Amino acid sequence: MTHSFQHSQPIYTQIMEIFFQRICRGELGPGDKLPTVRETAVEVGVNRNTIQRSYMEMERRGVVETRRGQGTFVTTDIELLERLRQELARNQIFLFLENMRQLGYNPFEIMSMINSSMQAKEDTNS
Amino acid sequence: MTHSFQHSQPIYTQIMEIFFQRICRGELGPGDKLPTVRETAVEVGVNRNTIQRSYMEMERRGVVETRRGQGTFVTTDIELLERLRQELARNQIFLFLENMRQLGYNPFEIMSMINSSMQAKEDTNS
Amino acid sequence: MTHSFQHSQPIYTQIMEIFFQRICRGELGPGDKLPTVRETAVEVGVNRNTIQRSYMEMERRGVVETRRGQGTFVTTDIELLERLRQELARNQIFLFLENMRQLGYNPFEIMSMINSSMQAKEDTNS
Amino acid sequence: MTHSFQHSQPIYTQIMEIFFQRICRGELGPGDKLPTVRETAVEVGVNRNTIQRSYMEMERRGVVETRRGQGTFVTTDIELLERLRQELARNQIFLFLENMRQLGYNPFEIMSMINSSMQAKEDTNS
DNA sequence: GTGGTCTAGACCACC
DNA sequence: GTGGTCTAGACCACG
Repeated sequence: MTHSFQHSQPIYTQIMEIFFQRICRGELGPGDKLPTVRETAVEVGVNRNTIQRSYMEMERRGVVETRRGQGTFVTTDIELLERLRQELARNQIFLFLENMRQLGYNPFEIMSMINSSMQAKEDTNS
Repeated sequence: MTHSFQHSQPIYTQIMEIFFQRICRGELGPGDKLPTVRETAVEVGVNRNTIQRSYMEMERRGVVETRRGQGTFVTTDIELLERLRQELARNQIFLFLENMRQLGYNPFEIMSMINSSMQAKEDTNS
Repeated sequence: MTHSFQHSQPIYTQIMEIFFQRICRGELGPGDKLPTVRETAVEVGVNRNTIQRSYMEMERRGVVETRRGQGTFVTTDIELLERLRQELARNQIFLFLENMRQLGYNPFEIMSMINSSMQAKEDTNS
Repeated sequence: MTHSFQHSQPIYTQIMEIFFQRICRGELGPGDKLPTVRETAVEVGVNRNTIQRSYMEMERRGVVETRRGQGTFVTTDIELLERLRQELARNQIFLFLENMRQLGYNPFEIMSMINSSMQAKEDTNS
């Protein structure tokens, strides 16, 4: 998997956000080991230092912990992970509302469209 | 503006979607002239043939019309544009709900979070 | 001024501490402009990136603010600077007490030696 | 252990002070044998002549005695060692008070901060 | 092996 | 000019 990155944002933050997604979706659970800096560098096709910086920034936020000579691990602080999940959700909502607004939808229309969309889904499931 | 494209999807469809966004947001109104294939090719930094294909596909869908020797123009069929707008909105909603589901949010939670998010916005505006 | 750095600690933290000292001693006041990254790099004889990291870390702590295209400035948040001053003082005290302890002095002896040392100073001044 | 030395002071005096510290801390007791000049030279990574000069200066002060063919030994003159210990302590105190003064602390504040710092330590130990 | 630091040199965005 | 990012490649400390 070689990723394509946006020009508008630093690569290291984009990589960080990819990991945040993986963690909040449960692909990486509390205490799980992240791939090594070198592995991730090869995987996404960027320099080791850039990955290093992503990991550093994640550690600064407390989302991961690094153990010298062993690797980098998702924190076991579940409350912090829950706060992260809420933050990502808020971001999703913000971007979504902004996109819808640009398409000319007002809050009321948005709510009703989501409602019908979710009901359609439920009908499919039942 | 040089764009970065996903590997998972053909570039020409991605370019098409960019134009759809611009049209539905009103940056390009009914009857407006699109930039020439040549201009767009330079702008996004891809081959002219790829842009050509995007324009062809948009014409096939009736969203734009090409007039020999004059250029490519957004359709004046307002109903069709309205249907396009709704389609984009449905896509936005679908992707949004999927992302939220992957973050572990159920429909009820999503609705309440959107609600409070929109109220916060209103409070800011008032 | 080319500095000599300890091997036991990263250079970028040592540079940060030098600036903290300068700030807390008043050589650099609130709102003052720090030398540019490039100037400091030449001054202390290390790579630009290393200085960059020092400045970054200082900004992360809120001690300085960087303005793109303008430079790096000491924060005007005086309370934060006061907390920094207290932190540096606590570090000084800790290291001092540890050194004295290793020289075999107990707290009581330390206090009395400081007392007489300070009185000697006063006598000199008066 | 390779040391990093200050440019502002001769290396041989800095090496001497390292030995003074070791002696006053009890790492080297009265009558103990110092490592050979050759060993120390390798240990700190400087020229043998520089180490030689440190040993000479220490002998001049009476802190060590060299016996031809046997090596260099810490003096057994305990009173002299005690005076050395007090000298080092006075230096520590002087540097400490100067640093604190530069941070803007007056003697009274310094005393009270040390007091509370030492009490905190006692509480930890008890 | 792991992560952490540092260098040299490049290009970018902002003002 | 300023700070910010990225690369390539080196060396280190820890386990």
